[in-house]
Amino acid sequence: MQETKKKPVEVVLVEDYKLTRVGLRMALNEFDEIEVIGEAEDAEKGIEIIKELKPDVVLMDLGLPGMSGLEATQKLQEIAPDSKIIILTSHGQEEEVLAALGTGAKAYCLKDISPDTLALVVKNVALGGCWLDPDIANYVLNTLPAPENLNFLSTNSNLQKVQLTEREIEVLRLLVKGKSNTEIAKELIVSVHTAKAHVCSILQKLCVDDRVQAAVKAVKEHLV
Amino acid sequence: MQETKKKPVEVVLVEDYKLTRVGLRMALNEFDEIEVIGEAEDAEKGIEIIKELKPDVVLMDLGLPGMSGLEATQKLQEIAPDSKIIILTSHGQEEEVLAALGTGAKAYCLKDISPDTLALVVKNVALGGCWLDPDIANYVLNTLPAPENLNFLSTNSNLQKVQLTEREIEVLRLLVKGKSNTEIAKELIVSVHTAKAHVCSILQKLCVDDRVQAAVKAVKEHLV
DNA sequence: CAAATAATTACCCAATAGGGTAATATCATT
DNA sequence: AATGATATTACCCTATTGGGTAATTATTTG
Repeated sequence: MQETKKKPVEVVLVEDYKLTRVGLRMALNEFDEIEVIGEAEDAEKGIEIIKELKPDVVLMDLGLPGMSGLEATQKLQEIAPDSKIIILTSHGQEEEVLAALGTGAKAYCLKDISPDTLALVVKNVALGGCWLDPDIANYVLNTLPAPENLNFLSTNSNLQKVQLTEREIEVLRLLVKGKSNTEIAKELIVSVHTAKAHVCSILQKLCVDDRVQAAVKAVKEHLV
Repeated sequence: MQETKKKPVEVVLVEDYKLTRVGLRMALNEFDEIEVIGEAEDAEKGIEIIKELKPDVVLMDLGLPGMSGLEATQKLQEIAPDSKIIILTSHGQEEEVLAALGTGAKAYCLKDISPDTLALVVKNVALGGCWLDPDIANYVLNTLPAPENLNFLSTNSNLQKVQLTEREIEVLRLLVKGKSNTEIAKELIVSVHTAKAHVCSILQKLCVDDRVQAAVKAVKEHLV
């Protein structure tokens, strides 16, 4: 079994550090089913050779000089829509992940990935799938649908979500905008005391010490 | 290379059709790195044996009699959070896909998947990743980000719009953590006056009115 | 050398934040 | 009728914030 006589998955590397590039090529070429057919040290050259070689898969570094890997990814959607793009980066900044996937990347790997795993990802993506690094998979999946939208299975077991009341969420939304308690009160047509009370309970429920932490938490965890 | 001496990935199958179950087991056991250690024909029994066996991966059918695979998936998040769940179904209904991924599933496969690919998915998911069937990957990815992330792209490529000094970034980092000026001063071993001065110039450079807005902007634009 | 930039310190002042406690009013559930 | 959760208001108090202006050092740049 698993005797794959198919032609190998053709890969192009776009990565500025020569050392990393060599490492990637050698690691991937260990696998019979994968063949690195081209390399580029920046996005412009990457786009050129991808346009020419039409690889099955592109390994794209995000931290490129000049045009970023994200921009290149976006451009490649039009130029070479059949080439699947795997983002390779050293850090998993949340918004960057979403931006990359939103622009058409099929996978997002951190650079400390093992060669074996990377090979799996390359083969997977070549088949049309999508792969997310363990460290960021949870985040992306969490941005999808909250259990509350799924009324057809609302057996309700959301224990990790902080339970803010409707009003508190309203207040939190304004707080994130940088409004003071006075402004919040004015906007909600209540007294300052009320606004303060809401903010206080928000701080307690979010287990934070001040409104800055509350705002940061709200943004990071998409509570608003 | 790729001589993996690691212990095999342990898999439990939850699938009502005996024929499919047998097929899955035989297909997966072809691979040395995968071992099917348990099977169940409905969700209740599935939960039982998963609680007991603590498999690395669960292959969960959605169309089960009684408790649905979705409900079971949700319950398993609490009972066996370390067991990664792969949804296996014959149709890719959009809402169902999102619901499954939202309740904690790590992968979503259609039943016409090839054994080779399924094996790849099982191994990938065991590593903590996420996998989506080609037919639905696009849909899920499309629900993610949208136009608003594109300005993040452009701001990123056109250099840093905001030019903060090294010191200011240090201060901003602490500010985002919710530190007060006093705490920031203490941490940086400077006077409170200095910390205040830095915060003030940060507010001006970021064009915001208060530290909450500064923190939110810093998080959203990855200035820290 | 001179100019610009960055980091540092200092003072004043009005406004705000956050903690504590507690009294109402409303509403749905029991 | 009673319970509990939520929203609302109020008061006290101290610490903190943000704005303004301005002086002193380094370090870098022209």
